[in-house]
Amino acid sequence: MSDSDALAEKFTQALRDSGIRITRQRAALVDIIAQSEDHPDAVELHRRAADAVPGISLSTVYRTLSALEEHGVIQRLQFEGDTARFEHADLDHHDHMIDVDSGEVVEFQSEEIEALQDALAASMGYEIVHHRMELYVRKTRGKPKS
Amino acid sequence: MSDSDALAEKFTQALRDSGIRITRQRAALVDIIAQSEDHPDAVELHRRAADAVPGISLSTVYRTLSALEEHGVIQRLQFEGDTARFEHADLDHHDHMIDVDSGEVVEFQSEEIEALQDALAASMGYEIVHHRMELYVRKTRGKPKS
DNA sequence: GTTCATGCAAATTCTTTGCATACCC
DNA sequence: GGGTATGCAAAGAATTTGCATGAAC
Repeated sequence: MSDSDALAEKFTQALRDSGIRITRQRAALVDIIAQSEDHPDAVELHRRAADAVPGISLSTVYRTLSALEEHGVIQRLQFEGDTARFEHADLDHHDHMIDVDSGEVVEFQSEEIEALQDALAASMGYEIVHHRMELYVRKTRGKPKS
Repeated sequence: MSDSDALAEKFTQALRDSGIRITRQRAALVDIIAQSEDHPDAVELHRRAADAVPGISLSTVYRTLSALEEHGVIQRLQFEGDTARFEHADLDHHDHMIDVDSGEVVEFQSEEIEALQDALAASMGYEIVHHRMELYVRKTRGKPKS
């Protein structure tokens, strides 16, 4: 519990520092997002937020999500043929693997791949601002190939 | 010219084989897509198609694009905060680099990265169905760092 | 007390769909 | 000729926005 509390506290501080007001709605959303281990969309966040702040409107959720994204608190995800999903911006960058059968989302990271991306961009005269990598996968049948 | 003509022919054949009718609208769109070196969206394709088939409707463009995607003729791209864009499905898979300043899209490929992706997925018990990798980049200022 | 954020409803944007007519095979 | 594709207009889904009221600092 205190893990996500600390995260929420950190996010709140960042928002406060940037001068934006911490309303009940925003505080609730920050808490929910800090606690979330999944990748909810705006409607789902609205549903969850309504427990803490009955009557919160979906517009507020959308507006808050945009604000949180701008301030680096959350990451907006856009998987194929799906609505926008969100996750908190944690310390370590990671990418996503989506099981096309179950819809399950698995996070992963690969420093080797990131290094290659950087090298590749550099070789073409660019530097990477950010990137997106999604692997649409399926569980391997039987045992891993011998 | 004959290069994209050959491609268009190949696509048309694939469609014919799968039993879907080749109407004037579809033929025009296949031609346009085979010739396109950029990444147009549905509205832009509609504009281009209207030269060959005046009166073609945007719905038909959308419907045709879905059909072409289903039959493996085109690839649907979804860059950040942008509408869907399309490119023809060529032999060689590639990914995209988007210049965040100019909006320019550059294609690239990296067999090393793909190999790492495969290995990574396999190590987690998955096989890759397809993937998406987008690098949002900015031109390196001055000379490459010494 | 000001100013900024909220809620509501309406507007926007992109895309899909129902239906009568037209066209491909 | 038969059945699928088209055009039109309307519907849909996700997200954004204008405005009057309410809440944070």
